[in-house]
Amino acid sequence: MDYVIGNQLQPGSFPPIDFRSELNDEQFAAVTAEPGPLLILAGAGSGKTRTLTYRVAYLLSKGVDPSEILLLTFTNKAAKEMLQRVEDLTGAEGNRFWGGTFHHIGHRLLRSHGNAIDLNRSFTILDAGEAESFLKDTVEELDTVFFKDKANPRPKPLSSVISMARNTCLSLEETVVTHFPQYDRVIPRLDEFAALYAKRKRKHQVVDYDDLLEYWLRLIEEAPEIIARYQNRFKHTLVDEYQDTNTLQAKIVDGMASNHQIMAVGDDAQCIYSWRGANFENILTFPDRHPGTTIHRIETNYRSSPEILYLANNILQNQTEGKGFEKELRASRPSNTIPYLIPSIDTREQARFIISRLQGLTDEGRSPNDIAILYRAHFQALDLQIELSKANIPYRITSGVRFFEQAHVRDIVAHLRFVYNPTDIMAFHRLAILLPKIGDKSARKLYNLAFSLAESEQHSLVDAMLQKDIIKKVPKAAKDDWISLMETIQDMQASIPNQPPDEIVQLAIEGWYGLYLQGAYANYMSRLDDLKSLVGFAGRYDDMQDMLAQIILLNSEISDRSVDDQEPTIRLTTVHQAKGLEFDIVSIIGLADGLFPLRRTIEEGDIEEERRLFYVAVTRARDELYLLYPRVNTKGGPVMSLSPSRFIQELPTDAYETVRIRRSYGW
DNA sequence: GCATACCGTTTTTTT
DNA sequence: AACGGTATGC
Repeated sequence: MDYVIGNQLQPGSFPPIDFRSELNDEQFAAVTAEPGPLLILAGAGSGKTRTLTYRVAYLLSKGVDPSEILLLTFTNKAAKEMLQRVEDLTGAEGNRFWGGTFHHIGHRLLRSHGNAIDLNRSFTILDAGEAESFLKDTVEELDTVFFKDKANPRPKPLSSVISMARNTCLSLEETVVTHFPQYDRVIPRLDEFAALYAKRKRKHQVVDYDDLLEYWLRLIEEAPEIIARYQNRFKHTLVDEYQDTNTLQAKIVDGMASNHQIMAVGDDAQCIYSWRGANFENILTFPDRHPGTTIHRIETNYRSSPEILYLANNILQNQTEGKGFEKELRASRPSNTIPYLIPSIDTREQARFIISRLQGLTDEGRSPNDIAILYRAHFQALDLQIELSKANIPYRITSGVRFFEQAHVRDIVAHLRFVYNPTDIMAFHRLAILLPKIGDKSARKLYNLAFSLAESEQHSLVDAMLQKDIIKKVPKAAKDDWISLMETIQDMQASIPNQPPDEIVQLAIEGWYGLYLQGAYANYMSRLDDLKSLVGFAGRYDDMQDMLAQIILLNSEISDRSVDDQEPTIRLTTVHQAKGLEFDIVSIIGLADGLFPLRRTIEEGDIEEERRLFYVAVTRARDELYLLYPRVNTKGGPVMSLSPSRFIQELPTDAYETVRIRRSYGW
């Protein structure tokens, strides 16, 4: 073994792990594999996370130091779960690893080394919506009438095109031709738009999500002396959900792990992020890019009943041929009930069936914690939420209004961003339009005026905002508010050197915004409570920039104020967010053609990813699986009748049993 | 020219 | 429910 020797774990601090007895043969082989490029093909429910976490534990037991391990995941949830499990297993605290999403790690590197590629250290991060309107402003700067022409893409699709190009490392032209042929008429304009977009971001010292990856790659390519330090340091790179990496991320992984000590774990059948540029070719060609790759297959399924696996395997049988690695999940658990297909009249009856079944399950002694309801898109949860609330059933939903996306929370975040980076025009804009008689246009005008005044008179931007010449231009109705807001900002800025982040947040709440909040919202008190918990959140950070990045990158935090953490609750979630999770009882709702798969994907002819998504959904279930669909769609426009999802129609009929609701009420 | 009220439309998935 | 577009009023 040529593992590099690091600090041994404290002997006796944690019980030694008996890898042989705690893992099956397949897992054991992967966990204890010799160093070198490793590709782990792990089917759903086969213990993928287990393998990855035991691998980390194994490395530590061989004397590898936590600081020598880089662990990349795709979502925040996965990162959190992984680090927690490593800690539970070995006692090595999560914060001793470099572990997190690609975007987090990118951010961390850029805060320290961005200056090597001309990125100012005080940059702030735009969220998706802000990036879109920033792009909109950019385009309008070049072409005031571009968006007037209805045939041109709106800012959001335009932003997707540019983002897709960056994530797939294709030219804009290639991207449009292959992914967005409907926009071919704007191809000649795109390079110009993208270039100015990049330039303006730089001017205002803001970055979008893609920048966190792109600048990281630039660091690898243009600052080799810096990256070499990390390449030497990270003896082992582990990548979870490798099938969901896009070209940009794959390049980053390859660039960081120049020693080829990579363990990539994934399952091409679960690639569900191609709309973000994910390319499961990455996993298929991994062995080509890393000569000497050892492939391990882990296919024994410990999660689901044979009946559920039979259905799942049949979903993959219907995949168009020729793609991906062959695979079949092997059941290991005893037989259980067959999956049920439940047609309902409409989404309301669908919701009511769920509720009646829910009561049956709790009567049988199931904890609500073990029950999940999955759907394709957030809006499908709406009826269900209404009915659940009526029935007084608490639920946890990983969607809807997320904590950090609520207006008042974002307003405070805008304060903070503006305080730390006054060039962050989007943050300023958000604050300015809160003032009476200041809208989009006035906000922009005032910003530009202050910006040039600051330049010519050598004031700071915030000081300039309070100069007579600027205040003169503020609409009369907004004048008092303007002054008060800017003074609050100054207070906050002045406190940066000697106050921790939570105190600064507190200043924002006590300042102008506190008064504004009272007037603006009827539920002032509950919103103020949110802001107080934001102060608490800030208390966990020493560095405000870290906290802000965390907030913007971590937008899946659940906001269930109504439910206290202790109470067991069922879970409502999109299939995407359910990936990597498992539940005893899973209901999938809206399984009608046009809803799952979505109409749009049918029209675009890209149905395979929807099928994989269905596969992901089904394989979340351990014991019982309920497949529901409404027979009519009463939402939006004329009532349309729906047929069951083509993914169900394709299945052999012995894979499920159809239940008629009328007979089954009161199960 | 700008703010705002009102109306109809439209929902993918996440960092 | 959130967004975008349009009409109206300042």
